[in-house]
Parts: sequence; structure tokens; C-alpha cells
Amino acid sequence: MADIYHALSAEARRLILDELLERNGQSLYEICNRLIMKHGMDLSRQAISQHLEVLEEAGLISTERDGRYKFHYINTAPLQEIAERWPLKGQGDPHDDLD
Amino acid sequence: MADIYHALSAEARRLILDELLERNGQSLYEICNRLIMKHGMDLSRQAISQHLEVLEEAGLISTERDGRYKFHYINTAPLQEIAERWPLKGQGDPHDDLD
DNA sequence: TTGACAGGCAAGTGAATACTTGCATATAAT
DNA sequence: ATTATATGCAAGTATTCACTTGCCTGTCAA
Repeated sequence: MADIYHALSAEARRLILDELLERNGQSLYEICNRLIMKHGMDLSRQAISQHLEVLEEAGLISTERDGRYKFHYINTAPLQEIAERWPLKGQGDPHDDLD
Repeated sequence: MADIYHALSAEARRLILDELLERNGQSLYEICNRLIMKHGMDLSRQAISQHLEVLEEAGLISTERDGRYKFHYINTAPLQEIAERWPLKGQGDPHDDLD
């Protein structure tokens, strides 16, 4: 499983995650249209397809094929690693060590 | 303020954050030594200095000059944006919408 | 004040990667 | 069957970015 940090490093990929959070299970074409319409992204279909590959390798989305469509589902679970690795100090979690 | 996602995209920068979490307020030289000793990183002082710049621009570390030393302090607060932007579903927060 | 130590600046190099272009495959509709 | 739709593959380009090298500035100690 590739690294989630690299996956998050491109704005296009972050916007894709945003879109899937707003409406889960979109196809490649739907995602393309929404990115272009809502954010004025001037990206080819292939570019977005490659971004989806990166996100899938990082475990941040899963896919499901149905005929000629391929649907994409967000999975935020891998992001938990970030919060665990560098915990937010003194912000509500009583288990945190306060300096 | 530059973006935290780019800041996290390099393993060296993530290791620096780990080191500061273990021992806060280190100087550039201390960080260099610990990265080389503990992780076998073969990086020049300048390379690490540039990583520290990126982390500072992202607000993930702050610095304090004292004479010829410059001390580095971790600040995990900006990471909260990640958890808020793509919340973990169905994992303890009762406000989450469950599909 | 001389030398060692801690750090900064800036230009250059090489590798990673985002994006494109062109063609191919598979499914669905007419 | 033919055509349109939805996606996949692969090679090429161009830009970003990590890292190095060489030199410079500032601080402290002898």
C-alpha cells in the first residue's frame, strides 16, 4: 500500500476526495465534470484517472466495476494514521501529555 | 501559509516531526545527528535545513533564535484541518452521518 | 583577534511526477 | 452490426522538487 502523504500532496486529489465525500460512488466521468464545473480544473480525463489510481493505491478510495462504469468510494480510515502519529496536544483529549 | 500536505509528503520531513515530538526544541545540528544516527539518513545539513523551512512555512514548526543556535518546536495544530476536512466515519463521533 | 562552531544564501543537477496525446478495449444503445 | 459511451494503456514532455556544492554571515571561546 503506497503512502497516503504522497496521495494527499496534490490539490487535484484532495478535491477528488472532497467530491466523493459530498457524493460517494461517482464514476470517472462524473468526477471529471464536477471538478471542471465546480473548481475550473483544466485537466484531461486521463490525468484524473491517474489521480484516482494514486488514491486507490493509498487505500483512500475503493472501486467497484459495473458494466462500463467504474464507481469510486472514499475511505478515510487510512487518515487516522496521521492523527495518531502526531497527536494534537492539549485540545480536548485528556490522555495527551501536556508540557 | 504554505500547504501542510506538501510539507508532509517527504519522509524526511515526517521523521523530523517524529524527532521533535520525542524531544522538542532541537537545533539544526541536533536534528541532523539524530536523523543520521537513528534512521541512517544520508542527508546534508542544508537538505535538512530546507526541510525545516518547508515545515515552518506550513506552520508545523516554529523557531526561536538564541545566539548562534536556532531551536525548533513542533506544532501539530495545523494537522487538525485534515481530520476536519475528511472526517473518519462511524468511529466514535456520534455526529457523523452513517451511510 | 583568531579560529571553531552554528547557521544562511544561492545556483546547479538529477530524479520524481503531473499531465498530455494517441490508440485500444469493453459495454451499451440503436 | 454499427455507433456512441466509459474506461484503460503506454510513451513522451515538462515541471516540480529534493539534494548538493561552494561560499558567506554571525556567534562564541581561547
